[in-house]
Amino acid sequence: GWAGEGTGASGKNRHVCHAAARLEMGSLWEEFNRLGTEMIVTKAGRRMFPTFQVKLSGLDPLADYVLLMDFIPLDDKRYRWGWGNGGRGPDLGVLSPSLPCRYAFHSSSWLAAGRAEPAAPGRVHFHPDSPAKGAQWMRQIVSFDKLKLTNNLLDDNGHIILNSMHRYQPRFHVVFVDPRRDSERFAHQNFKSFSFPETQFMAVTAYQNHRITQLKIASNPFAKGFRDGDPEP
Amino acid sequence: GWAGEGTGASGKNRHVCHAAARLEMGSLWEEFNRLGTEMIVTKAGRRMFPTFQVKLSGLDPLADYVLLMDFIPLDDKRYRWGWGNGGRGPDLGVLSPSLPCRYAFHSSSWLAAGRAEPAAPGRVHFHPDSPAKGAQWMRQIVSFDKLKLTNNLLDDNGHIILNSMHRYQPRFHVVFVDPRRDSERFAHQNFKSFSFPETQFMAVTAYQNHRITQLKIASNPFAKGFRDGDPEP
DNA sequence: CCCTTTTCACCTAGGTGGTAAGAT
DNA sequence: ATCTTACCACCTAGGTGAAAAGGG
Repeated sequence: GWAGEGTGASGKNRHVCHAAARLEMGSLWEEFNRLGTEMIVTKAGRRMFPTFQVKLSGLDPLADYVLLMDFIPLDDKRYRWGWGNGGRGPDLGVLSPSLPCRYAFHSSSWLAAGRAEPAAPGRVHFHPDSPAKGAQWMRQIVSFDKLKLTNNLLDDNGHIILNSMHRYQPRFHVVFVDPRRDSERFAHQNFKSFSFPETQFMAVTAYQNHRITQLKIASNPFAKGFRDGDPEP
Repeated sequence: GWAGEGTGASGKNRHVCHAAARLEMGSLWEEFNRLGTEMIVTKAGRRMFPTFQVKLSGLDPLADYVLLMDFIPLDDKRYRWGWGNGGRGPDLGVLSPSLPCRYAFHSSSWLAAGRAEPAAPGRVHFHPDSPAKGAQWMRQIVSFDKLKLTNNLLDDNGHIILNSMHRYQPRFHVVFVDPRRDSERFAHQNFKSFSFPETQFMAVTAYQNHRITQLKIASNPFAKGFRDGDPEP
């Protein structure tokens, strides 16, 4: 899908106002999102799967850009996985309205369980090729496969710090590197942000929804060792 | 060791005139060089071992630099490995004066065998982190471990093209990215080059000197599978 | 005969979820 | 009971020289 910035196109520098980003592997993201995507967080840092990848267009080929990502809490709730009412049935009343729960009647599901932990320091992840020319960024798919998620509040590896059992929305930012002397004054005009709703996820230390586990195993090459049935290329 | 530019320090831009480069793993390079370093070239491209790595100093921390390497033919000769005169003894008369031949009396050695092949297109290898600030380059050792050597004249992977059985001198260049409009006019002032004689080598498709093979096996982690004796950490 | 190419077993390096133990 | 951690077997991905086959 395509995503625009929340603030509208007005008042943006001409180097970013036409920027557009198409999410790659959109159908895979949607398949996960229908089940309720979970992303593992570990002390050492864990990659995302699917990897966040975009195809860019509308940049100035000759201008310099920095690409980065950050992660926004989707609500102020903490979640837990289970039945929540002693096994008498799913308590749908406490489900977040936007949270997929297609299988709530067949198994456990996500339940709101109190207010969110205080937000960790809002780190950002710069794409390691930054800065680079617009032509370079548009030449091929931009992949954030070096990005890692951690639940270690004291992490000093520069990873993204998230709270487990909380929901997040990945955000992607294109920042024009303004060569003007007083470029700070135009900072608010020099970037454009993109949010793809199908990439939102629950941070977990271990998978809760078995269907998510199976889809990860089926689609992540590094998990091939856990596949049992005959493959379908 | 430390290496300066061949042309002297005069007439250089202030952003490069104090630049200095120290070769890392110098003792390992010298150990290879005493035996006569050989580097494998393949159609698909092969890394160098030892890897060319330098520690930089004297850059402007806030200025942009591009780092790159190229390879200069050391002479206009083609070489072959063997005795050269039917087994009656080494023909030292055809040995290049600068070529190590410590073991010429105990085994085969390198012999000049005609004029060099026409030089392949003189490609360069840009360090993939280029361009970057001087501070970034000086922060830690700069490693050219992505550089690959090939003997394929039609290579389209951007690898360095060399002729097998020819000798080469790696060269390292620090290029200041001049922000001035007419920077082309100052191009000759904006770079500084370094040559470390201990890094010269013979390009080969298969190792000729068994002592080189053994030293590669002993010192390259990827060749650990060929070690037999007990290790020395 | 000398050099090059291809294939291979054996490594390094690091990304998977499973599992059992640990923590709260 | 629920969540977290540490370790593991099993992968992907790719860098080694050995050995055999290929080419002039």
